[in-house]
Amino acid sequence: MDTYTHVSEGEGNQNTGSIKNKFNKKKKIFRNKALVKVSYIPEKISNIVHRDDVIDKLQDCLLDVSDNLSPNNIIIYGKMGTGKTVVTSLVLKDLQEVANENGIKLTILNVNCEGLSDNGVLGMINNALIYEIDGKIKDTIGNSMSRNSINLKKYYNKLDGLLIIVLDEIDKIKNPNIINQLMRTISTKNQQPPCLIMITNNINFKDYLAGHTKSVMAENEIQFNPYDAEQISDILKARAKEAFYPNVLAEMVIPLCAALAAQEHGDARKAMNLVLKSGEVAEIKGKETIEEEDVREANEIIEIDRITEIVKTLPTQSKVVLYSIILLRSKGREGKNVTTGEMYNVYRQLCHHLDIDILTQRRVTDLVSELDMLGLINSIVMHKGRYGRMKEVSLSIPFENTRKILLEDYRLRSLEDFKASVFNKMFSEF
DNA sequence: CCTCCACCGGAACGTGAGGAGT
DNA sequence: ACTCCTCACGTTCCGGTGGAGG
Repeated sequence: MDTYTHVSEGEGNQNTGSIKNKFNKKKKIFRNKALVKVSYIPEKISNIVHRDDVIDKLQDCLLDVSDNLSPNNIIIYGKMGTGKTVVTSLVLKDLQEVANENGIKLTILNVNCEGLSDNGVLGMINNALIYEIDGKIKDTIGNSMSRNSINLKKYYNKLDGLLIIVLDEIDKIKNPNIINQLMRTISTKNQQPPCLIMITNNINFKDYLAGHTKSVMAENEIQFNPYDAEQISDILKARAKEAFYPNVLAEMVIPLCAALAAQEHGDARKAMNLVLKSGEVAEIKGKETIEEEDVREANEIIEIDRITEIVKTLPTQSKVVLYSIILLRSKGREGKNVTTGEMYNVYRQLCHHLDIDILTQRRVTDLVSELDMLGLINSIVMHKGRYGRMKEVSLSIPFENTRKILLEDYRLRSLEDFKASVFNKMFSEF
């Protein structure tokens, strides 16, 4: 496969390799690349398409601010790439402006909960609050829970006016009870409680809240539905108009990107990334237009990147399990299905070779299930009558690529010489 | 029709790491 | 420094499972 080298042949003119040549060619595709980057946030809410209903609803939920009242808490649901974060931040930006114009004091804090501990969330809110009040930047969140709580109370009392706290990816925190704690900590008799806007892609998030936490929160709920292919098409068109030079995109590029992204629950971010990558593929080839083949190639690159990331971050044991499947599917055994029994035997040999713990078969079946869920392998339960019940596994990702990625792990590197001859000898011993 | 293979997968339990509270 | 608690990761135990072969 040739997915990593996009240098097309047959254009070997005398200028190949000259940076000037590359520079000039490069300019022909993107007019403003930033617009199709995933991180791009439009300036105005009016730039957002197909989200009128939720924008409307969110605005309504926040209207209490006009009466100088703290709005009720809000939970925003929606899968990845449905525009939750962007819509929220733009609506709040507008709200802040309107509040300023009307002399209403309003503070908005943004905290992304991903990767934070429960206490970390409190700490981040704390720091954001301190920054708003004193303008001091604190880069540590390492206070104890109790100290964070005390500080939070202290600074919230100092705060003049309304407070809205946006908790993005709130499902990532381990203990949802923290929300209750936050409300308890921060609410005082002579002050209005803050408004929490909780953003999550987990539809069951509310169920995780304990009963009393749930009752504390008289919340509004807003659901962001996935985009369909047509809507993604519109979003892409709007951005592509500015992002690319005229006539760069072949007619079917956008519908194809939209269709590919819509297959996976209407993720607009994925679609945007695909357009970007397609442009880059065409750019590297030195082309002036983006065509279907570039999109397909870009899609493949994205997929390989995704798989690489997953495989790289697998625990060692899972890597060894995966490697034993690869071994069993390699030389001399093409077409033969791998059964869990065989696989477990090879796995044990590999562990022995690597000098690492050998897990029980029970545990390994769980690892196999996990690999299946990650989409790295396919497994089907087979009933072979007298010959028992077992799973047949096969790799659902590129063979050689995966092997290379696995061997990059220093703990598995010594498997490199564990090839056919050794393997065949070993296998004949079973 | 019954047996029995060779593993599946649920349940309960053990263990060590790490964080919170004192 | 200490206890307590939670959680991830593993193990042990054991009741299934569907069809080939007797």
